[in-house]
Amino acid sequence: MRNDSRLSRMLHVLIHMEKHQHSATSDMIAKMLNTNPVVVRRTMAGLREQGYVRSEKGHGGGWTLVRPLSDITLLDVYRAIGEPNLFAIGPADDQPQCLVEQAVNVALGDAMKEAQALLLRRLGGVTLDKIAADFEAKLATRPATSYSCAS
Amino acid sequence: MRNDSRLSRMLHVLIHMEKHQHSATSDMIAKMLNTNPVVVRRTMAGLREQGYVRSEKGHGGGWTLVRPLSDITLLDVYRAIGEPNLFAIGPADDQPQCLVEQAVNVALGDAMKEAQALLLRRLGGVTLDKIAADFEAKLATRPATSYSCAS
DNA sequence: CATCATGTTACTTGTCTTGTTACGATCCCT
DNA sequence: AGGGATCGTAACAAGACAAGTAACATGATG
Repeated sequence: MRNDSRLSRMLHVLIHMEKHQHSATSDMIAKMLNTNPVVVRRTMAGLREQGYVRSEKGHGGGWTLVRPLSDITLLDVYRAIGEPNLFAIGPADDQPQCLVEQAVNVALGDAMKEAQALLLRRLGGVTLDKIAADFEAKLATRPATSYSCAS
Repeated sequence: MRNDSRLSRMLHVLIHMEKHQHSATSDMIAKMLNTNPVVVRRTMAGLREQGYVRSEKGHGGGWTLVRPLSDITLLDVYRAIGEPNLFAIGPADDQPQCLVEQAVNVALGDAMKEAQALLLRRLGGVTLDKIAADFEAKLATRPATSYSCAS
């Protein structure tokens, strides 16, 4: 399986949305992500439910950012898209009553829990405006042409 | 996608192999893992190539443990099975030239690299005899019947 | 030589993200 | 009121990958 890119995509979108300020349609966002408007609506639904963005139907509708990037952490976005499985590996469930399998799964699970806690802690410690600032910093060191997929 | 359970399964097998000492056929191991002998051979191939187990064909053949459990870490086994992807999430690759996407992927990648480093460090710090000891400890607190899938 | 067991390839299955099509609902504009 | 823009949602196909399965070759033992 290829990696689930929804978290990365949503972060990408949210930062671009702040740059525009006016609403963006699913079609525009889809072009930005090199994908399909339905995929955009599907994934952004969670962000809407959590109150990070708002969607409006009809003429002139589209998606708008509701909260400032400084109020949104990577962890918030991860949760909003449904907290997909972080790990591609996991415990076996072949002989649940076997004490050896249990001991293996405990050892493996402990290590994974620690790694997951660290990852979530890191995601929770970074707000989107931090990433936007990184972007601005890199932009300053470059020619201003074709810096962004949405510009 | 369900989680990749090959690491857990191989740990399970190696510990059981030490308890038997005589060689185990792929069929026996398959029953132990509630799976199929071909899957066993496929997954154990990496362990053989790395010299942790040996396989012998023909009458009386099967798999035998070559090195003591105290010489094998969880990380060794992880590497032997081909270092499968640890994470189910990952960076997007939709607009590689977009500096925003790049900045997002850097932030995400940094957090994931840290979590991966921690996880691998933990796996490298645990040897299989430690898990076997955990198993023995738990066994001592239980009635001796049906403690193990291979007994 | 017959049997047992591994080695290997090819094909199928299950699951999950992603992509796509279709259709309904809502809102703006003329 | 009508028409087009836009989201919401359901249904389904595609692609990837672990896992399961079948078939057959290879090698070792007795």
